[in-house]
Amino acid sequence: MSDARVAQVFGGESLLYLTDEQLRQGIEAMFFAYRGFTADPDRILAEMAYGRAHHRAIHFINRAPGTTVNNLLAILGVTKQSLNRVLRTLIADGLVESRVGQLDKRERHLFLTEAGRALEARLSDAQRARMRAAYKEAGPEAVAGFKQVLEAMMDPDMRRAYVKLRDGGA
Amino acid sequence: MSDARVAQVFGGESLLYLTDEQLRQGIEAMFFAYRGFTADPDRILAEMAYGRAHHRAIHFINRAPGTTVNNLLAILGVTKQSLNRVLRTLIADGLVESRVGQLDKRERHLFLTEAGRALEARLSDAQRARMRAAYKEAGPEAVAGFKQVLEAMMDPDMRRAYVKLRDGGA
DNA sequence: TTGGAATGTCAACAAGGCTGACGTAAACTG
DNA sequence: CAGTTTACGTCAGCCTTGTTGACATTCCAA
Repeated sequence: MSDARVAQVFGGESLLYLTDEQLRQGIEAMFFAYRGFTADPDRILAEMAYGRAHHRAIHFINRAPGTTVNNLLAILGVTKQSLNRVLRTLIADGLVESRVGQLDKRERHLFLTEAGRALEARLSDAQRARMRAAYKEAGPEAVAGFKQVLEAMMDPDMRRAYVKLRDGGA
Repeated sequence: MSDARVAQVFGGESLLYLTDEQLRQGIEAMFFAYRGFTADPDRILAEMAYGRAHHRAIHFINRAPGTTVNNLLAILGVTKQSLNRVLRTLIADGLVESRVGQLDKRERHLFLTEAGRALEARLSDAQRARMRAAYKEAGPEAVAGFKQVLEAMMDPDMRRAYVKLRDGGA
């Protein structure tokens, strides 16, 4: 599999961008960038007794208010026990509200409270500020490519969830 | 900060790609894509008693053979205690070799053994296969943009480390 | 020779994943 | 209506991987 030998021209199209070296660069870029991506919210969360798991829950509840626990489970890709631990503290702290379903009373629908929305905004602002700076520096064409590659990298299930949120969203 | 109002034209240049909605999409794309990014190696690592931390150590030791512990510490962004726990098991299992420095005998230089290189290749092949598929699907221009945005997202220190690895590499 | 740097190690702790088991209420199904 | 399935919550225990703090060793350098 180790090949700069792939660095050839096939049917008139250069495949130089598919060399192992280029792929490795992408892998390391993902690693370092993800650290930056989470750094700002992490700092804010550290002030409180919260972690990344709380951030993720808050993000997606804000994104799809009224979502059910099962729904959130699928999107976050964790077990209900893991999620429950996080939700319990968020509900206890008055950031999230859990309402029994009207149609199906087994379901719990999740909403952010006023305080929850405030924290969400704070975390979100910090993360967006970094994204905005990166977007600005790279320019619109780069941003389009950025999203294309990321989308192609997702597992099919997650890709469907992502597209649904993106297109069905707000 | 919440504004689709930024969606305007400034000096003839569209800033539509900087709306909060676009930024949020990027944030969610990073989240979902990172899950895919780590999924394949995670499966392999789960077979053994290893985790992501082991993978990261193995990756960067392979990438810069003979690197010192301090060096690795800085790149990985963890404490020496955390790294040491991981290194200890890798050395005990015969995947990593630690050699006392010649110039500075306080330093330990880290190398992969034959077995270490074998595991590295296995993990790396899995991760590259996904990257390669994503690159292929998105095309070369998209890949260029992908890297630009990721690089702009890094903390300055990490960006320097990334560029150094990229340019000084192999 | 002494101070500081690099490394290693022990202990304790926390977050946040996981599995397994169990309980309850509601909804569905034959 | 009886039985099964679904959605959710919770308890208990385990693992990885991060953290601090304390302390020993080794060795370079002033």
